Amino acid sequence: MLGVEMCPSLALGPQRRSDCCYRDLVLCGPSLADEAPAHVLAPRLSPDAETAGTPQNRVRMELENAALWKQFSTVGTEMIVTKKGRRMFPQLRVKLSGLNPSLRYILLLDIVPVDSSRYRFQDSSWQVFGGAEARLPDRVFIHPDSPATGEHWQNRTISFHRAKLTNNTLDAQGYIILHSLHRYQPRVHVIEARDVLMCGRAQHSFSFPETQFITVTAYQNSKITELKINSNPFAKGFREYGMNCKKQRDARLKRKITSSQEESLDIESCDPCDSTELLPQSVEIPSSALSMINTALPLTDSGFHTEVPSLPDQTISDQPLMLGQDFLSSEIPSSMESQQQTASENNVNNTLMDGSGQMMGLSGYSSAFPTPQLSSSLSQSSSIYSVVSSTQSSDLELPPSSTIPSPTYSSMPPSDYPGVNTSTTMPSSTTSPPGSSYPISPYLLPSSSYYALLPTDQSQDNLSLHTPTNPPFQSICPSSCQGSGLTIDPGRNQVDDGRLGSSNAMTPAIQNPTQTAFPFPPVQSSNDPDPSSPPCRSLSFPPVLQCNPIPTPSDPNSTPAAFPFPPAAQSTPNSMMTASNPNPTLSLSTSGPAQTPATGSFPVSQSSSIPTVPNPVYPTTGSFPFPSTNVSLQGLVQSVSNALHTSAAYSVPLFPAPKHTAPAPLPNPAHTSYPHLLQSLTLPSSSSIHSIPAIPNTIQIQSVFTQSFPNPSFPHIPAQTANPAQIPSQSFPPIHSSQLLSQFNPASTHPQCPSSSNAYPAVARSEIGSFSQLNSAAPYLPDVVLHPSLLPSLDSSLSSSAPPSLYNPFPSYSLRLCQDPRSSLHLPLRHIYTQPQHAHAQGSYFDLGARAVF
DNA sequence: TCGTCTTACACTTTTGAAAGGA
DNA sequence: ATCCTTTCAAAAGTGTAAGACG
Repeated sequence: MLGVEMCPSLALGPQRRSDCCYRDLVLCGPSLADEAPAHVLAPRLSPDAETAGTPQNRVRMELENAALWKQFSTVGTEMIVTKKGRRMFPQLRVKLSGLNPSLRYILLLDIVPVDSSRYRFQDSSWQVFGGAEARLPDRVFIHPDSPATGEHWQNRTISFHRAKLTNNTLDAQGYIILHSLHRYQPRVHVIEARDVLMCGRAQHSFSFPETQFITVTAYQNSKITELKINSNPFAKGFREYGMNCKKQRDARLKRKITSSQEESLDIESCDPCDSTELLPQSVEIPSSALSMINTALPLTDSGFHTEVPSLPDQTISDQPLMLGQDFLSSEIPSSMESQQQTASENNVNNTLMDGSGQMMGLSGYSSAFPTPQLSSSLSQSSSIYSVVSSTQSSDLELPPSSTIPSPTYSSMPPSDYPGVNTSTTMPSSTTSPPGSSYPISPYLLPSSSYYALLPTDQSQDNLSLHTPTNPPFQSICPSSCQGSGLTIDPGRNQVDDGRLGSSNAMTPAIQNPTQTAFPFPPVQSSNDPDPSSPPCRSLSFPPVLQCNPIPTPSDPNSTPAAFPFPPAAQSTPNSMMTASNPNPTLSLSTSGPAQTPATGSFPVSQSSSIPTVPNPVYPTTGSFPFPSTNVSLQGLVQSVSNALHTSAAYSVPLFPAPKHTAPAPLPNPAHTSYPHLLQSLTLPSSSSIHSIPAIPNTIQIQSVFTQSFPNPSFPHIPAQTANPAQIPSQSFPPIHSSQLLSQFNPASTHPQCPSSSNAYPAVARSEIGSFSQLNSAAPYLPDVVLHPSLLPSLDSSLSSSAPPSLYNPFPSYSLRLCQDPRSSLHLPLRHIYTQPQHAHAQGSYFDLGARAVF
């Protein structure tokens, strides 16, 4: 059977070049597009591309109800989490194109932390308030139709509405477990069924910045409540003239009171007819009101399908959201108009379906948002793409920069998002566009840094923070990786440094975007005039991807390294930042002290941002229309799990940078601690890849971030930075390569066995200790299931390809699929993965965490 | 006292089984 | 006997408010 581990991030292992046939094209979105010129990418990608080849292979995903999501994101999307599980609204509805009609694919939904901060709604805006709680077991929602043919997926709208969110850490239903008051990014992963069985090949991850949300147990922002009521059919009763509206409820309450009084006074006189229920409905609603309903609430009534359009129309056009106004005005402007958007979206979708080369999402999205143009032609496309494809091949596929629509995304976030402000603080030259949450900070972009970044990101993302998972990534680096992956690669380190620097830069930018996403008050200020400038850069990772690094399967040795650590990904969103992030630790350990420092230096936000950075390495298809999403590719993960992982890190910044109301309680231990880890661990450069990139020069990073990304908007970042002192001393227990290896060891790592226990890898503890923020709660370390066969391939791929890893926007969140040698290839996932506990009538949930469901 | 979370409530939509008809 | 449509009840999904908890 197949063991699927869910790493927070889906990390699809790098594909073998030879394997690229189908997957090829995952456009890397952002990364490529942003900065790297198409031509640049092409070469790197070419190998894969050749195999992958056909344009058909370009996998693209479009967020069907993007307009609705945008509306929510402008206000600051909130998602209710309950113990019993709550569905998401808006629901994730996407359209896929570019799949091979005859191949079977599995669609997964996972939700990863955007950063390592906890938020609080104060002063009508979301502000960072402390560090994130320990990461929870990674769970993935498998679309009920999985596995299904490409034709199946492409012929319909794919909805993940059955996925449920819970804050019950002991949830036995298999729902996706999230912490309240944390910011998350949903990601959709498209995996070839055979890949899963065969250790994953073509895997594509998509994330849409506008789908970021903050989890709550009760709505904090009245605007969101209003939007939900107006757009969610189940909440019709709460609409103005609904039977459960305030008037009705008040009336009922009065009746109850009066009835109770009457009863108390004269019980005998009571008449059943007087029941509170009866009165309200019939009496309460005036006929006039009823008549008005049609006109007033047409949209809402329309139902889900109409949702998007309707909402925008009503809410936005008619009643612009206070919070989001700025955002809307600046970014979404006219185009954003609900109707137009919807129309545009539809059109876009159609086009996508048609298979037009253009990216659907982008066009639609971009239109709404003023595009900050990416400096590089490529960037645009990339920016657009939130998706990170694991597949390496994607490169070739990518449409020329020219063809790629200007990055729509960039425009959005930046100006609107509070985060922008931070950007403003940034150095003018490098500064990412103010608003640009998307836009990657220039820093990131720098070509030099760029490569480094990629690796790092990936490594981080892929690797679970805690775990040594990084090693796998290391594998990416040929030399380093080969060994256990633990071996340090000097060369790598250097590269990493550069990467780190870039990555760092990236992160900040990303963060900003995220912040920008939230219209909250803070946001507006930040807007950069130039959308074009910085944001784009960040995206540029392209190169990364480069598929280069595709590891050759041959290396057995490498395999171990290749294994991503247990998905370390910790709960903490920011790989980078986190000190808290387990991932960082990993990377650190591997890379070397230098890296660690870097990590340490990064503000939390950075880390978050990092993830956002699309993985340059794996240019997935860039089909993402969503600009904001810079999905960071988690190609690295791939290597690790072989299977897929995607990292879809996107940069979405929907959330405005939260203001730091209070310093995170937990300092980022990561920063300080990392160094130790790294040192202690003699991880190969590869490891460095993860972290390293991030880590580069702490000093550099710090400077970069601080300067460029001072983001005020990102509260958490500042907080972290501010908190450095807070950062717990981390004494990182040195992680020995052997330990890491052990983790990699398939046997140990196998989900079924150790995994459960592994959910919180021992390593993690050490890491935890190191990460002050997370310390309180030990970061969750996903178990990594390693498959022997997979490891080698990963290593080789990684090493060869080049940039080992990208910074995933979401560090350490890679989806790890582990294949069990014994698994049968032919079984449908739904059967294969049936989890007694997790089995859900409506959908399948996998517990990525070590507890293997499979 | 405050912030957060849980629970119950009333309403709506969705779902699936049963009944009826062609 | 099979298939399709309609009906109905149960289940599930909503936000709200009150209360509990730390």
